[in-house]
Amino acid sequence: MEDVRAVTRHIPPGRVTTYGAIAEFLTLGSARMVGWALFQGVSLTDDLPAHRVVNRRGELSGRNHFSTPTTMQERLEAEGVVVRNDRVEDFATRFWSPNELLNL
DNA sequence: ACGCTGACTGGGT
DNA sequence: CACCCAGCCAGCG
Repeated sequence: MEDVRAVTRHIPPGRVTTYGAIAEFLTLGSARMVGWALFQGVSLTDDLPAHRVVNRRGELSGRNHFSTPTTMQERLEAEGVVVRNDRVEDFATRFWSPNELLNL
């Protein structure tokens, strides 16, 4: 679960990744665990950029777990990410894979 | 122990 | 792109 937080903190501003990508990168059993870990992490710290983690379709499925249901979208747009109808526009190009970490 | 639920996903339609 | 379905696994009543 610390791993999930670590990876999440490495997501570049203006980019997003998916639960599944993180789950696969950390070889967790399922993507649900990532959401669970983030929920725990956010409750504890709050300095976690969890708003950069969305589901496979680029939807802000976790917005209801933030202080307000609009926090996630606002943080994303503050970084230049266009969100329309609870979905990240241009998701394919905005997507960032944790594997990029191995490439640096 | 059991069944439900959920920040999920891949595959098929 | 949207919907449905079957796996997925930890937490909770």
